Amino acid sequence: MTAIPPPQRSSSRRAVSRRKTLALVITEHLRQEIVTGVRSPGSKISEPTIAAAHDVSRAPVRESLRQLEREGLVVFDAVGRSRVVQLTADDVEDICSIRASLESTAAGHAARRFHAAIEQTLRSNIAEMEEATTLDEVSRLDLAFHAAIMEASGRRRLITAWRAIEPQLRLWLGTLQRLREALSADVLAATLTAHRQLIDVLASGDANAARKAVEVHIASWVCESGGAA
Amino acid sequence: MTAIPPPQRSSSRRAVSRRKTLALVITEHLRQEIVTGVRSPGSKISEPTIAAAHDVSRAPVRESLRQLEREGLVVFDAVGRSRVVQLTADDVEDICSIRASLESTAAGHAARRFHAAIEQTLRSNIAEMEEATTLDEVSRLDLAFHAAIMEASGRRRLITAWRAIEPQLRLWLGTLQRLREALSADVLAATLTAHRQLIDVLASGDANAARKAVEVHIASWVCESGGAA
DNA sequence: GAGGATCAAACTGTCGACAGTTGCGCAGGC
DNA sequence: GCCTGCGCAACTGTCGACAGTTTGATCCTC
Repeated sequence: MTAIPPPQRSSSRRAVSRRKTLALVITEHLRQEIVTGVRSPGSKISEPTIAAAHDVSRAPVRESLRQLEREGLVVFDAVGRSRVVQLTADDVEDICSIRASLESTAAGHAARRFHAAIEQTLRSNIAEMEEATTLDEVSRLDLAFHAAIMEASGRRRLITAWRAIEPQLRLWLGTLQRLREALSADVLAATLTAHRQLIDVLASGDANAARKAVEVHIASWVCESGGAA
Repeated sequence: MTAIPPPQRSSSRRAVSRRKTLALVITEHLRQEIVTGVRSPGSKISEPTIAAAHDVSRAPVRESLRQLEREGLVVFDAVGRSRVVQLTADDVEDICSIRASLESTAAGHAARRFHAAIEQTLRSNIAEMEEATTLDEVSRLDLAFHAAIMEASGRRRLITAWRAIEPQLRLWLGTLQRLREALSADVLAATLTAHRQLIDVLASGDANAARKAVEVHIASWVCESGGAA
């Protein structure tokens, strides 16, 4: 549980809005802390504390927390206090089922408009994954692979919805990882094979087959241990 | 296009946090204006203007706009300017497909835990709809019926996701309504029949049948004119 | 020693202000 | 008349402050 030092900016204040708002920076930092488990599920989050840690006012912190609420990583109680979300087994199951719907729908669209650039992206992701040595790295690349398929669909709304649940997937994957640390060669090999097959199905242009393939892939890979959270 | 006067509170300021935050009030007001078309798709939204109209500072307005962004009714450009969303045909199609997934999944859960109280809620909704005389009223009750099924699933995450797209559905339904004003008796009758059948399927406890029935219902009813937006 | 009242610290919601940026209109040049 | 550049107005991001509320802890009473 290495503490993540907040990106300090005590000097060089007033470096306003270089296209990166403070709220964005804080959001990324908090998200990282949550999905890596530095902030444990259920722990309280205090606006003044975070503001002080980042040497900013509460305004951008508030905005960050609302953003993280949208991402499902933070929950607010009736009186406005915020905590890190505690995912239940039901939550995880729901998230996975939503994810499966979104990705399979997107895969259908992606198959219809598949082209070389997309294939290139996906294949280079596989190449990277072949070199990966840690479970963390594999998880990151796995999500990136699926994100690429979402992007390839070109469907704005599907992508938005997917992005809204992706952080929760990362949180859950992180939780799992902290239980079983090791990177199993079997799992890696299975993932690579499955991803290669997905590319082939997408390249075939068969939307129905693509939908089905993604649905099966997600059901088998990410969500088989849905009750573990 | 009747203008909706903002809930004034010039006097009796400092009536802080009676469980209803200003942000909440403003959010509801803006949402109403957007889904009813008072604010037309693509029109700019200025924080100071809205703040002045409600006689509040920009802080709660900012929070409202972020909330509406989450609901998909407001979009922000790269420099932070906000506008009312302009739904494309693709957007509507995506929203409908997401909705269908969410509701059919929820219906499966709802069928497994169906009980008298839920049936009561659904049947009284139908009773209300039988009395309805305007298209607006029917739409509202229709959404309420589906919301009740979502609630009946008891799945926190599914409900959250559904709530996140529901306002967009209302926006789109509102847009459609403003095109064809009249309430068709045929449509009303069809809806009532379909809803009664849904209750029966749910009451049977057959999760698979419930999922299927909801999927078919949504595909046929709300989204058949998906390209109309 | 247990229970309840009291008080202080901490926190949230909201406000008004300021600085930097963006966009638009107007004036001037071709 | 059309295009270009400048200046002003409006807007966003962020700040520090204040008021009311909630929480925890302390202290007093029984």
